[in-house]
Amino acid sequence: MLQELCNFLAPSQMWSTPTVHMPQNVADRKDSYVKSWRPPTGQISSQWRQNHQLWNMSTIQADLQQRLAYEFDRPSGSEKLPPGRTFIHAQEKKSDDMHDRPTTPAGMGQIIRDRYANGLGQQTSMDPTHSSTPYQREGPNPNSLHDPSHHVGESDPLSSRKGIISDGGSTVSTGFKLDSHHPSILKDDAASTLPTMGGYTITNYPPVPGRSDHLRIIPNNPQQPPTTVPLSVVQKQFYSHSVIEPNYQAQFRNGKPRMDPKARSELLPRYWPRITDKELQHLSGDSNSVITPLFEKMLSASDAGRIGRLVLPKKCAEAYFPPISQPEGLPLKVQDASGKEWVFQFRFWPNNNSRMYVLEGVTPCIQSMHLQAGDTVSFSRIDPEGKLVMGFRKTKTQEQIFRQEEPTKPANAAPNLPDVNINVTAPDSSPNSSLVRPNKVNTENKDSSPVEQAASKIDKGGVAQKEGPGTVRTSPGPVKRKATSIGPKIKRFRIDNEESMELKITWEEAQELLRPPLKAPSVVIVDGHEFEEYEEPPVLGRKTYFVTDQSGENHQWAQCEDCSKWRKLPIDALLPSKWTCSDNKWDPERMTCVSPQEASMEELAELIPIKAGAAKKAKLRMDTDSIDVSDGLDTLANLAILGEGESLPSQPTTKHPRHRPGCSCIVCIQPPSGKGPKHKQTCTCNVCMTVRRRFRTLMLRREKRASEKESEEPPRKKEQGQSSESPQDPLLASTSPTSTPQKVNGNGDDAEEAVEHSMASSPMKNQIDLNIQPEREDEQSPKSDAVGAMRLPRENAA
DNA sequence: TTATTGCATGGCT
DNA sequence: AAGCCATGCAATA
Repeated sequence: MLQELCNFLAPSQMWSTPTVHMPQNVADRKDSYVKSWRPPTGQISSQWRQNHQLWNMSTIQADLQQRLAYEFDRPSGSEKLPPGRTFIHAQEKKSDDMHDRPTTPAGMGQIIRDRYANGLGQQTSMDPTHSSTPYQREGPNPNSLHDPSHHVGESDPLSSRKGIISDGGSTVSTGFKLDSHHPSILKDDAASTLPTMGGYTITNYPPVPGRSDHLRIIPNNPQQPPTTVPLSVVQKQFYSHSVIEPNYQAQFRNGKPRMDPKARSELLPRYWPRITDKELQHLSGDSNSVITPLFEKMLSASDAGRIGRLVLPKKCAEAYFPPISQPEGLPLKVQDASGKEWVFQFRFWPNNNSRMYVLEGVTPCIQSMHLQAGDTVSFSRIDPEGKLVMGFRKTKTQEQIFRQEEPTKPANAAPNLPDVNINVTAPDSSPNSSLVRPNKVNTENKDSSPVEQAASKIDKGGVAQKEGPGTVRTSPGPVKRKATSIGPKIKRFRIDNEESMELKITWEEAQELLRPPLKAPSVVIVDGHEFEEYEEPPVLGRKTYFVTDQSGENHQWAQCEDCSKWRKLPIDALLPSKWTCSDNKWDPERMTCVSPQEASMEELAELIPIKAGAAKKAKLRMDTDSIDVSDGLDTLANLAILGEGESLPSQPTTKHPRHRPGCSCIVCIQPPSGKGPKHKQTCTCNVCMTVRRRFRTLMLRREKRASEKESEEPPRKKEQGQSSESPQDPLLASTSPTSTPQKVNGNGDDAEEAVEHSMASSPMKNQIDLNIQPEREDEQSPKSDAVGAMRLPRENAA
């Protein structure tokens, strides 16, 4: 294959195409070139057509290798790149001024070829689907040289596998967000183009002992020692990308890579075209033409304004529009989806030492499409004609964002097309957009989420566009300059919000909670690539601690959800989020909660990050039939309320064994002096709500266990239950019998109602007091934080 | 005066 | 920190 690749990329072949545009400065570009210029049909494409399969495979290999190589390339990585490696990473190699390097379409193609021609198989993309081919309409096309087998997810045996980790989630169709970030189930032994790299298996199943923030890199060559790579590094490759651009999955909804490879590698993600098959079909009509989406741009206020100038992203212009050397540029014909042809002046302004590209005369087009700021226009290329075709997508109104339950509908075509509603589609049509869906309708910006605010801006901006000729302002008079910038605001808000939703837990934190699905993976070997194929997405698992004992044996410790006893498990044990002693199939002697713990808490405290003091307390709790409400999901919930920027610290606080620095629970956030702001009983802040929620959970579990015990054992001293188990101590006010768990139905809602009722109906009694002093609380209650968070006001007054 | 044009500025990535 | 790009604005028509 390597040989084939080399042949394929033989310079003589590569440079023989007459249309090759030699590297040159922009200033040297001749506008006369434009006369014969056609949008880059891609010199690569023609070769690709002959070698698409090879190309595709090579690209996948290169992609996988590059990911690894990238890790190793970085100083933070624990491995260094083998000698001789000279990777060029698209993101690393910050795209310098395009003037100084091949900027023409052919030139860019050359860049890519160059990267392949060096024998390293390096492409700038990180995505296997980077090997995209121009979109081709559905249907038989005997003349087509496009083998559909290269279509990722369609018949590509590699990418059609569910659960295979793939950049951008392009091959992950589970809809489970985290899976596409999860690098742990990817195997790569593709070394044909990079022999020095060898093959590696990336895994964190099980996590690296003691290094939960690392991934294991296992060379497929058993003679090479495994090593680890910081997750934070991997995260950059697998996580951030997917988070920031989850929408890109939409590009592959039907398993087709459609955008031009250059777009992915050279353009900022916000310019990546998002276009569906249907839209493309509309654009291409009934011909056998091949459409390659090139880029898209969300219209700014300026773009959509009456000035009629559409600022083009520099790289897009230089990559896909004819090269121009004079500021005046040249007229450019662009066809819209209805077949109407528009002529814009494609030109540039000198700007600093660079250029600013604009399309002039777009007003009629914009108006005919009823576009406003915030809407998106896309540019595609139709081959073999080489025509530029323009699509558009209306942004969502606020109302539509809130009504996102309905599946979004693509639109990138003429408004007269039957299945295109110019008001329907959103910039964010990814399945992940639901993650940012506001859960309440709030028409005021005040207290609304960023997304809501963004939506509001869209709406207002859109209206403002129509308000008066020539004005794009959303408010009269001088406003802060960028305040009228609709487009970027939208993008920023959207991304920020996604991040805020996604990154409330860090990658490392999420990793700790992730377990592979219970169903064992099957190993699939495709063309020498070994993949572990998971049918299901990763699951949130119970947190365990990996330890190496004195004998050097590795194992892990997990805590039973019911009895809180710690159980020793094999190193490869994978626990679900709900795990109890009865699930301890590895140790039949300790398969029940009545079995004693194998090691004392003091011993355990030396092995796993629990404090000895806490260990004692935990032991006490166990003895007194206390409960531990922490599991993976609880942890996740805890993390979720931490807010941005908080990572899960590894060390417990001195106050609460189960709390970590940064914990924002009611106990931890209280200033030591107790002088902090008081929470009212009606407070609905995160902390208060969380406390209530936890309390409900607590009550539920207690109730459950109480009833279980009742059924198991003869009834015993119920009244005495107040000693250690009753929520009256120290949970609730003891003055109301209605607050005891015994009075609460097993139904969770009832439990919560009971709590809330007691809180609401009797402000002075039975209330959950959030205004407590942690130290005192800690002294007085060995219970869990959730328990300890609820106190009597009279105690607080002391 | 108004619209257009070309450039400059500065926020943001 | 460089460079992109949204848009302000002066010059011009």
